[in-house]
Amino acid sequence: MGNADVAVKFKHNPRSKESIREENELIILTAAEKVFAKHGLKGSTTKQIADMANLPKSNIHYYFHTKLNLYRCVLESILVDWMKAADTFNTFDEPREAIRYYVGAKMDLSRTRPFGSKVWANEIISGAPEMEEILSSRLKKWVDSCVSSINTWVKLKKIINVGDAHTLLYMIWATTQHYADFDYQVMILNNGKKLTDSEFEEKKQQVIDLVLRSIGLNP
Amino acid sequence: MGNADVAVKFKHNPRSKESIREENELIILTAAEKVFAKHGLKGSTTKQIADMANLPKSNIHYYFHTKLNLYRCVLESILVDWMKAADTFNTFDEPREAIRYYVGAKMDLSRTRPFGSKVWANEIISGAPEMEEILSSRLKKWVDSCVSSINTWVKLKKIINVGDAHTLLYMIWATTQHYADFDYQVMILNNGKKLTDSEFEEKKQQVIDLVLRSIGLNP
DNA sequence: ATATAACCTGACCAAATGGTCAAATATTTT
DNA sequence: AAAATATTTGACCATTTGGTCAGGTTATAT
Repeated sequence: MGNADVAVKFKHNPRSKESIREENELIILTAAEKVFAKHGLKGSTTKQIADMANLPKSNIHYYFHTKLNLYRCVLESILVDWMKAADTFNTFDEPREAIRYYVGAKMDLSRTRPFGSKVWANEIISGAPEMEEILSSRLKKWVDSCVSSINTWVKLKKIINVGDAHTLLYMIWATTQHYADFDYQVMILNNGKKLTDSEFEEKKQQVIDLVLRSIGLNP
Repeated sequence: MGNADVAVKFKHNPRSKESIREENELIILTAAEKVFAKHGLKGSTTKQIADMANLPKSNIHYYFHTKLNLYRCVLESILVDWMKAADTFNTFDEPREAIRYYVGAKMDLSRTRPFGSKVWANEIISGAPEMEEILSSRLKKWVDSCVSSINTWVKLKKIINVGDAHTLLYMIWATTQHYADFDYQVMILNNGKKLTDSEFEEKKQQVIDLVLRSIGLNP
């Protein structure tokens, strides 16, 4: 154990500047995601975020300057996860497997990161003022490739002709995200109790089966 | 033409107090629904609502006293429409017809009253602070009866066993409301153009077909 | 016609909000 | 150890906010 380590352990328990920044940014982003999910961009206050993060308000501004910038950072960080799930769509050639994994991945994301989904939902509902270019570039491109996969499946008679492939995609998005965005309603209609992990796995399987049957595949 | 009519036409064009109140309340409710849809309860300001209604801010307070009260009135007025659509679910014994009409009605509502759907979505996303009792009483009751209809169909082998009937219901809600709540995203992915009426009718039919097939019915 | 009740609205206010800043503290570099 | 750099935070400020209110106008009842 070198001198540096001794210093770390006994002097003033100093953390490196780098790790301080990293850690605080993560704390703030996590807190902001929760607050923005609940109140949207305009409805959230920096004070709320600061309290959620257990930091003084000035600290939020020190790391992210403005509320809008913090909001954009939250959106960006969510998009990373979403795109990862999106990738699973093209890792399988057979529609049954592709759909099964994609729907499963989206359901898992609704379970593990519900606040992110809610922030996204809020943003789209309010007209996507901060995401216009992301939607019409990155998302549009991905959707186009997705639509062409589905159309190929239809042409090869692997699935039933669904008309516009977007309709199927929207059904998948809407249904899976419902478990994040409307989790409160889901809870109330589940006799006031949050879904347990095993209950959720059950619903996930049911959603997958519904989707598969909707395109003429026997699960 | 009697004296009264002459007065109406030439004197000071006096409207009755009653009709004034009725008309202004409607104007304000309509404006508020739009603003709340876009910014949520906390994010909306009475000034915005006043501007949207083309009335001075004090007028909003004169008719509805507080922002929260106005918000509750908007929610209530939305619920009336929603429950009307909900009724269609039990007007048919056969699942094919019941589902067809219910999904159709929900799609129509997403088209004709998208702002209402968004206000509802915002409210649930933010934890339904103003709707807790509505959800757990009125909505819960309706859902329960709906679930039992579906279970009966399953027992009678009229539809496939979907496991938990809630899952099917959520798929219907989520998919139909997607066209209201996420209309902006739908527009962007439709090459930046709003869906025309005939395009929308097409999507409606596709959604109905997807749902019917998902429960094992040939559309 | 006159009194009463309802409608209307500009001016105002206390509280909350996003953001700034200077001074204090902690770490890193020289 | 001293200088330089980064973090921390309470105090502060201009603006915005929900809401009030007095005084005016318009419709209705007597």
